[in-house]
Amino acid sequence: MDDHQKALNDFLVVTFNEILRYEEAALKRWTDANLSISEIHVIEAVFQAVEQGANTASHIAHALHITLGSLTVAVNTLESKGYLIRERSQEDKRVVLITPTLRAELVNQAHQDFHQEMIEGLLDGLSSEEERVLATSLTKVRDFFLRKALATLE
Amino acid sequence: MDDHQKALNDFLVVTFNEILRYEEAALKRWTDANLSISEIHVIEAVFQAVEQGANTASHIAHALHITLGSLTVAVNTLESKGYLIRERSQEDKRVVLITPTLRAELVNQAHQDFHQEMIEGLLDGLSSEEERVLATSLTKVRDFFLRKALATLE
DNA sequence: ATGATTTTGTTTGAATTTCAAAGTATTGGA
DNA sequence: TCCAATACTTTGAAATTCAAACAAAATCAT
Repeated sequence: MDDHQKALNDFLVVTFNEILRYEEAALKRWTDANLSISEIHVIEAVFQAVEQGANTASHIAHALHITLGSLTVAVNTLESKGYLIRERSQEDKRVVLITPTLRAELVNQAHQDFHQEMIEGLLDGLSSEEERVLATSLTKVRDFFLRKALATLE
Repeated sequence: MDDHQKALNDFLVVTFNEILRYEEAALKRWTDANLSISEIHVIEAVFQAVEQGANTASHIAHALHITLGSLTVAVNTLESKGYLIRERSQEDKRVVLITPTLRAELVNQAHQDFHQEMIEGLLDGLSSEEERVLATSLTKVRDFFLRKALATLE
């Protein structure tokens, strides 16, 4: 491995986990302490699903890469905690539509604000040229993994 | 958010998890199906600890960001599965030294090979100049988060 | 020296997350 | 009409993790 490879590998191995841990800790501080990270992820996914006009249980479970059964369990508690609402679809009574409450809105907003701040602080340390190359490179990295993931089926 | 910010945010939110999932799936295929991802992480950490000449339970637990109790539980099963060996230190009989077996060596090698392949395939898509800037930028990103993590105590 | 404290690790009971399998209800096609 | 597929829920079990209580060894203070 040459130096560039080492830098990249170190990033993938070490920094990856650091960032995830940092984000989780920050989320815990900035949002309701009543929620675990997994629960915050579920709430986020519900918002994204609503934006896409596809806030069914199946769709959200698929987006989260968890089974429908797992989502049902998660939504049970999030509903009882007052973050989500379940309602049957009128067109197809098998379908359950999941909607965030106002309380969930606050959590989601805090998360978005956090991300905004994190990214600004992060790009602050880079020159304009570095910023440009980083953005395009990461896009390529993303595409590389998307192809890999597709090749591995799913 | 401008385009660069969007690209970076998208990477952190979406691609991050894609990569982790891909890596986990690949590890599952390439190594013993007898091991979970957490267990593979423990084995990796033991190897790194041995390299640093500090393969005590405390050190390994700290590196993994789990409690000593959690590590004890994990090592119990990994010892019974034949991947790790426990032995008391002679100098300080409170200390437990954890060592990988030959079987663990195979798992670790597979993981390293996987990383090597991943990084080569990844850098393949980038020009030499992009490669250089990406490496230095990611190092800056790493330092940014290390400072953040430090600021948040720990 | 010796008694108190710290360090190192283990055990145990509980919480969280997740899944597979079995079950219910609804839909849509043959 | 009836049967297969779809959408979801329930349930029991496994994995991961932690906090708290414990034990043993080392070190510190007097």
